[in-house]
Amino acid sequence: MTIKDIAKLAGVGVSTVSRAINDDPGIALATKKKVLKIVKEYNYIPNNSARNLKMTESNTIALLVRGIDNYFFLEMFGYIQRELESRGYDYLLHAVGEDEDISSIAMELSMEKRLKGLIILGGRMGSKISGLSDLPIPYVLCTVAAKIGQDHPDAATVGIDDEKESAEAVGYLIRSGHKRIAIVAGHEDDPAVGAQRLAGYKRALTENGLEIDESLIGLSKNNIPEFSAENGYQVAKELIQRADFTAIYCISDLMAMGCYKAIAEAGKKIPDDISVIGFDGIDLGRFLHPSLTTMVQPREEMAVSAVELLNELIEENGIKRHITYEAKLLTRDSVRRV
Amino acid sequence: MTIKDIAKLAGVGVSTVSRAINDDPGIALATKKKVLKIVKEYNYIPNNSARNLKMTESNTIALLVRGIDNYFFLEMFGYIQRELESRGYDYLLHAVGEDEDISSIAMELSMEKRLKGLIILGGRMGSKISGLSDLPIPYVLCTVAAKIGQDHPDAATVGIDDEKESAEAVGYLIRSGHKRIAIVAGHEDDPAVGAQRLAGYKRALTENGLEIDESLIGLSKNNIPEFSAENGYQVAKELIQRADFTAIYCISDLMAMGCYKAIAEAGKKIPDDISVIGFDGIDLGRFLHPSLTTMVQPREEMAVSAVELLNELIEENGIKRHITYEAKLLTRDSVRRV
DNA sequence: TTTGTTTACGGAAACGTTTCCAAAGGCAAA
DNA sequence: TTTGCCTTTGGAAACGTTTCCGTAAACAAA
Repeated sequence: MTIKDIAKLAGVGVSTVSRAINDDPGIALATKKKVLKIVKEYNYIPNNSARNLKMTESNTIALLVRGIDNYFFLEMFGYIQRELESRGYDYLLHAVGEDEDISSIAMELSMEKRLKGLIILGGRMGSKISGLSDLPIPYVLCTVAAKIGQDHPDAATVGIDDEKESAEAVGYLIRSGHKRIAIVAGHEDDPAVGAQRLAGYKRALTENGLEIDESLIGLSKNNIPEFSAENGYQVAKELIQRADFTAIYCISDLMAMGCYKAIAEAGKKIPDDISVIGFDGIDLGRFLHPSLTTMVQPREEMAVSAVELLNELIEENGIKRHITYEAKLLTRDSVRRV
Repeated sequence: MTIKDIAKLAGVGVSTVSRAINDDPGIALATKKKVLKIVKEYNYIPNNSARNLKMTESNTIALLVRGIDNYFFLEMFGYIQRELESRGYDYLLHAVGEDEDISSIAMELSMEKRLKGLIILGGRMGSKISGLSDLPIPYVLCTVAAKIGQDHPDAATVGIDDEKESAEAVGYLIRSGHKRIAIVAGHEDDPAVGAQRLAGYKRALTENGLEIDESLIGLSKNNIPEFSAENGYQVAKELIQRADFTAIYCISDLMAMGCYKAIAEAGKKIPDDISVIGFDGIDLGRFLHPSLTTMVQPREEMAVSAVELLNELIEENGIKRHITYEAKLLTRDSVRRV
């Protein structure tokens, strides 16, 4: 069933059918109705490939996600998807492996599928961002450390200031009276989000006259997904063995979840023995016990903005903006005053 | 940069370039090398739309997921993705909303994108399956209750016997000495997985001479995603208020997570006061405290089989098979002997 | 040398759309 | 009635591939 068949059935030319389908203004209402009736009757659906081919570009936005196993991105994906749909874009989700090169994948996809735009989701790509500037289509970096965004003016970005918000989290711990504060940090070689959050931790300590004790810094295992519960568990376990502290800051909520387990296994209690603060604000945090205090990233706002920025780039060929949102401290039950 | 440009640059015809790219046997090795060198040099990537158009069908498999917010499906997605890639398929993930009709979405997608096949992931679609048999392309139902699969011989299916495995879970509780066992069940009108698991619960009770007490059956709220933590929390809370029991069976691990919270808030302890058993076996269960005893579905095996079945259907136009895996009881720390 | 067979290659048609262009018809103004 | 404009329509080209078909070249057999 092609457009030709419909044209024949409706007794009109193919161009008329095309016009009817695409809400072209230059068609008489009566003709349009007649055609659409046939279309409906025969369940005709235009071939996307032919359409894309002719239009020389598709209507597709690709979503590149590194670390789809992270609940945070999953939630982001939900919002972005909704937003993309409401603007009439097609979309495609592509999960990027931990060790794959994001810019070459982006390049390949964009040529192969003649994408209209690209949203890149996920941290862990600081230095590798540069390759992206060769991309022939607009793209926006979402959830990438604000600092990094500013260093790359040729990319539109939306995210938070990871260092600042990280310092905020640790600041809250300090204001609550904690002096020995451990951190479950990211991979050692992570040039982006993880590093920023670690920097924020250090800054908060020094600004508050506390010393930085290397034994309190737990770097993630390189062979385990960076922000995962498993990683949080492993790192926290080591930390508990080798150091004393009254509070621990996890750079992701999932890590905090693993941390909970490590603490329980060590026979300690949250928050009585150890206070825990997380980062991200995923829904699951509510259901931990005690419920997790965390810095929540405005997921929905970021998602909306990401699509908006991309849309600007596509429609108006606008300038590349950088939007930085604030995270918000959500105090629940996992931190205690000392 | 099109195939014509490459042909000109390489001093050959377009068909030769096409042959070189597609590993066609009818081309001299030297020519092939020469062409591929140019291809590489100019970073040429064939236009997917043109290719699909000409081939009259794409190489794309669509993954339809209902309930992508469920961690279980996310993990399945990971495995399926890997499997699809290794067989050289393109794939596309489409999240289906709670209230959308899966068969009309499937139909639309399959026409629009000229899909090669379809994998449908997720429960909650018992009765609505029938519309699918009109699909012009092969598809497999994954993670759909085995009973339902058998009722629909025109669909290939892979899953577990939800009723049986559910009875297994409850049986374990009974063997551990529990007599008053509550259930956090699915939506009342759920015709598929949820209903099967509830049926298994009832069967286990009666087979073991226990009475079915309606006050111990907690149906999910219809306005909350069926298998979510939030739902588990709400339902368990009500259950605790209105009835006495020593064990509770949650038809998903995420629900069990919500259940943990409700129990803690009620001032009770797991497993001392209430034992909890979940279903699915998602990774996160390990990190709950106490770690969650659950029935684990063989996610990886199911994913591999799903792709395999689909591949059979596509390649060999084979018959529609039904594969039923066994779930495995994973005993951890959330159930106590009484 | 001639003939036949095989191998390698180029040209062109076709896939199903969208869109440009030309033309036909209707209608208002003259 | 004639002229001209505007609306509506149909035909055909073009998008970038794959593949069929024909042919040239190379080689083997006679």
